[in-house]
Amino acid sequence: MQNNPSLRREIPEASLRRLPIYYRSLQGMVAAGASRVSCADLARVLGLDPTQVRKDVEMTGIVGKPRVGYALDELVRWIENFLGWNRPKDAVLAGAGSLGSALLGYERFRRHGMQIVAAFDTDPEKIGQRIHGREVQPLMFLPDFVRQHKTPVGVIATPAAAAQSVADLMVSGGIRAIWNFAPAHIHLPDGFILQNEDLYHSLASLSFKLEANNALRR
Amino acid sequence: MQNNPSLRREIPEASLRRLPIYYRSLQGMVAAGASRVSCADLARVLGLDPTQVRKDVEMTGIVGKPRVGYALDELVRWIENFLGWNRPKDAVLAGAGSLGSALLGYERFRRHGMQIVAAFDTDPEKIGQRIHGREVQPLMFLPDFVRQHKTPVGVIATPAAAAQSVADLMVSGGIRAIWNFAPAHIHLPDGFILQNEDLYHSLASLSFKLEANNALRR
DNA sequence: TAGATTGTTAATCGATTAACAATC
DNA sequence: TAGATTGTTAATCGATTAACAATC
Repeated sequence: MQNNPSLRREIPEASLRRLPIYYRSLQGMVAAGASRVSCADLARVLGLDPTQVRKDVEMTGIVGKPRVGYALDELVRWIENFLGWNRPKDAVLAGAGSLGSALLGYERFRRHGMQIVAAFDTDPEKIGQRIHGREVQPLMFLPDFVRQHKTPVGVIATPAAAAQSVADLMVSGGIRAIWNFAPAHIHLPDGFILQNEDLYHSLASLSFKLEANNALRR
Repeated sequence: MQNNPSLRREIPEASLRRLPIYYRSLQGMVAAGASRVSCADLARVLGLDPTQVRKDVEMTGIVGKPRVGYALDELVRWIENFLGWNRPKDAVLAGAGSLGSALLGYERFRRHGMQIVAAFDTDPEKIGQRIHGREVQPLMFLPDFVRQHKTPVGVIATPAAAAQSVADLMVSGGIRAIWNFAPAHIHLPDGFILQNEDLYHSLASLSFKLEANNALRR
């Protein structure tokens, strides 16, 4: 598994986002006692195009056997290794509101490449509270914490108005990737990784499709 | 604004997801006292390609003035109307855990095309509780509720294991669109709208990019 | 008028899908 | 061996980007 080919080639975002779907389905097959799987199997179960599944699977670098497929447990491990899910990165959370608290409770993040090790907020009511085992610290402590612990990931779950300044704070501490749940457009310097999780983007798509659907019914 | 052209043409998902970005930026400009805007302005502020912004804006059906641009308040209203954000749809929520509760608290959904009018759960501890003004009802009541109120949208914030059966329940009641926050692959009959909000998809992308980033630094 | 911006048509780019050879 | 499946190369499709004409 050395010499990961993925790091050289260009990997489509859409493919990356499909891997967890395969991963979950494969785990279900493992639980069901299967030991081998083909891309055709996966595609059938998930209702996807077999060629697309094969392309996605190949990008992990795994080599299969014609006529046989892949060893199930091996494919699971190749996906984990490809995505880095077996090497969890530390993350800090900014914003300990209802969404932030929910994120702090997601222990399964750890098995998917990320663990939130500290939480920060500006609200005096929240500072000092323990949420899912982590004490909320003053936001101003965030850059030092990140610097000392070399934390690579920052999660933003603050109100939109605070998002950019919090991102700047994270960058100043040396964070390398930001997972942004605030409904705000954030600018980062070149080379930083930004993943937006903006619910209003989805709401736009959902709402529009409902309208179109309504129009069809008239 | 009658005769919405969007309902005839094919609208790219990516364009739909960019409109909220413009929308927010435009509202900021309104607040700053501006009255006109060009696509070039928007593109500059957001760091996007001007041609792309123009294409996206045009798809709302608004007609601009060469050399002038668009009236700011008019463009805002065209986007709202195009997305249906000025005609909020009712939604029911299944799963009143930490994430579900957070979603119940998002009052701004209403101005973005959706309002959650009822919450359902199977946990006896939760049933009867009021969360952000809505009483949690037994999940088994969901289909009747949806049928009686002709609720078009279902939001799933249950554990993954329950997601498919909850979706089936929603469909049986006559729901037309599902917004799925559970980390599970859901199958719906043809013609139903499905919007997945799977955090593990994002985590795959984020984690992979960090790995690639690590590799570059070595 | 001059020139910036819209609106539209064409070119490019990348992802998806199809075709087919290799192989166990 | 026969045939299913992988691995790879080519074709298609759609979105993004570029070019340019229309217009206020």
